[in-house]
Amino acid sequence: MNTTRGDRPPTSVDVARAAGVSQATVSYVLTDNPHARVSEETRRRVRDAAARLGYVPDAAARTLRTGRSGIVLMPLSRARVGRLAQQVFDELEEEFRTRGYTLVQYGERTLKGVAAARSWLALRPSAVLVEAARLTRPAVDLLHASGVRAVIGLSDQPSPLVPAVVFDHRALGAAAARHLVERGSRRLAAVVPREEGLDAMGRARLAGVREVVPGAARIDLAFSEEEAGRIVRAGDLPDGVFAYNDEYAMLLISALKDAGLRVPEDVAVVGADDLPICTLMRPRLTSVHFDATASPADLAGEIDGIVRGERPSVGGEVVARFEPRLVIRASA
Amino acid sequence: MNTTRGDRPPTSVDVARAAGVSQATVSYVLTDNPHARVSEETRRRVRDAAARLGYVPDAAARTLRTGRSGIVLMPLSRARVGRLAQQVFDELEEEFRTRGYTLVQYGERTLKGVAAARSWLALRPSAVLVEAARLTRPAVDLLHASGVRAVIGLSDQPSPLVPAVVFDHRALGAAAARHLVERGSRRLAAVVPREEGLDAMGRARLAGVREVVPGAARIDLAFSEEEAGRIVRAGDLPDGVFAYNDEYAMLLISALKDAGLRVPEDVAVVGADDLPICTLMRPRLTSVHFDATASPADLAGEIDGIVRGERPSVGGEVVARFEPRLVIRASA
DNA sequence: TTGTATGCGTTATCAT
DNA sequence: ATGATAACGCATACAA
Repeated sequence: MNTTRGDRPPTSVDVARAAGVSQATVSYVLTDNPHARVSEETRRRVRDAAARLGYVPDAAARTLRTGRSGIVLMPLSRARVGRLAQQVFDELEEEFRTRGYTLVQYGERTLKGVAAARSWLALRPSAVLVEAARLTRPAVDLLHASGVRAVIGLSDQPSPLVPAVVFDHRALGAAAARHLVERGSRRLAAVVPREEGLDAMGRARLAGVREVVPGAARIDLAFSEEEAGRIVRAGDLPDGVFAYNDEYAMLLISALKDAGLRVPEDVAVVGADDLPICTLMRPRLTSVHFDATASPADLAGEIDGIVRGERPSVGGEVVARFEPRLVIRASA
Repeated sequence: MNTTRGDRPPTSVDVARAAGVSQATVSYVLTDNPHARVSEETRRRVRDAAARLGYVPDAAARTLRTGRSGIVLMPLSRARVGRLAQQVFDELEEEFRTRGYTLVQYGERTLKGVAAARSWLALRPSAVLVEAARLTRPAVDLLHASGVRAVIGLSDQPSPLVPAVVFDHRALGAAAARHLVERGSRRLAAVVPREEGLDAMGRARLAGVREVVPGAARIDLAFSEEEAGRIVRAGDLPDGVFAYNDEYAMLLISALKDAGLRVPEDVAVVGADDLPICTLMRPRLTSVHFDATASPADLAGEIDGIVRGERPSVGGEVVARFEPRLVIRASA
């Protein structure tokens, strides 16, 4: 089968030998280098030989040579980003893969700024998608100088440093609050999860609630039945609560019902994320969903464009924005 | 700052210059090569210089040279593996990262056997964790011959080809069925999800149910309220249902309640995965949980051992086993 | 139109 | 105890 040494994967040299051309020609043909002119006949021979041998270019060699790998690095811990991103991630991974990139989730959480950038650079990624808060000007400069073409920030607002994917948590909180007020709630509260990583988003959403109802209370809550029960029994809950997300909503609602309170008559609750469980609860749960202005395919395309140098990478720009959309159900 | 060309990341040559030694010495020191004898004094100078320059070895160059990257490849789509693996993934990712590996989830689903192996080899991974069903003997041989040290199968039973992580879906179904029978159900059914990727696990779990109750019915169900309602209204449900997992259980229960049936009096339901929502439903949901015989840390350690050549990679072996544990709640 | 030659940054062999 | 040096596989400037 393999006409070469040992039994290692075939190299471009093997393909060249099999096709009766030089290694350079193989490289030209398989990378579709527009710079080089190769006859159709030769192209065919090369492609045939490559297919026959099952040739797949060595990613490491290509990276070493070009200074840039096909890796798109997402230094985020999955748990930290919530359900939404979990759904988006799979699609994004597929989009990048079909475009020849490898999306790598890299859960390291402690490093920031230049130190983080250095550790990311070990992989010579083509792009880095990371919380904007972890970036600094020197870090961004270092990344760019080191061959990273696209540095994309994830944030709840545009970033002056890099193009950003914006998750408008404030607007989400505000949308929930507006709905609660419209359906008659007088006093509001917003849940802020105690879980590390979720708390920042919780605070942003609370800020949004307070844009609408300045006096809205803050309920710090860990995801536990016991704590939810304690808070409900303390009895000072207002008549409208934005529960941070659907799971916290379900937690709160079950505690409310256990305490003999009626939902939504005594306390109205709004969740977020619009999980399937919303339609399975009785009454069904109203939820605020994040809608993206750009699909995962668009996002991957945009980043691909930046990497390929077709588009510039501009600070302050918004690559995609996630905006709240209210899904009203409780009344049903 | 950077005493070298342009502004690219410092190389070992830069470190050597800064430390006043040769590049080879840098390599020796930083890889702790036991083969080479370097004085403490020199080691210190090298490490200082490396730290000062923020030197991080280029992964591509190292891979090209050693023939093996630090990548642990998991060619699985996240959606396909269910909640369990989603939880495990984050921990596994962290474990591997602290050991110097990069866990890469690679959602490509179509390729199998040698073709799949070839595409995976582009990254020269140190280890591949993949559904055993996608492996063939030639594929495993090719991977091993190409430098992949650990090929680990994921399966519902030990694999003759490779060491396996076993998810005992049959036992899980059987445990659920046993519980239903014990609490008084006469006739049983098991839900098999229509969703592609979940159906195989569903069938394995159904087989487990039928080990206990041979005549148990099969309910094919997509995750939709409408379809669940239709099935419930058709009225031929038995008095005990294993719902495949907790989310399907919730779907089914809400349809049952809508139809005026009592749970568990008329129809008892058991879920799986033991999600937080189990304790939030009323009545609480009994669920079968997968418990691992080995923690993510153990698993990563085991694979690390194989990669480092300390342990052999043996077909038929079981690296870790996920066994069902019944969490009884409905009676509470 | 195709081939030759070079270097990317690292590891590891072999001299010194 | 340390330094020169040769690959690893690929992409590309340049020669033919």
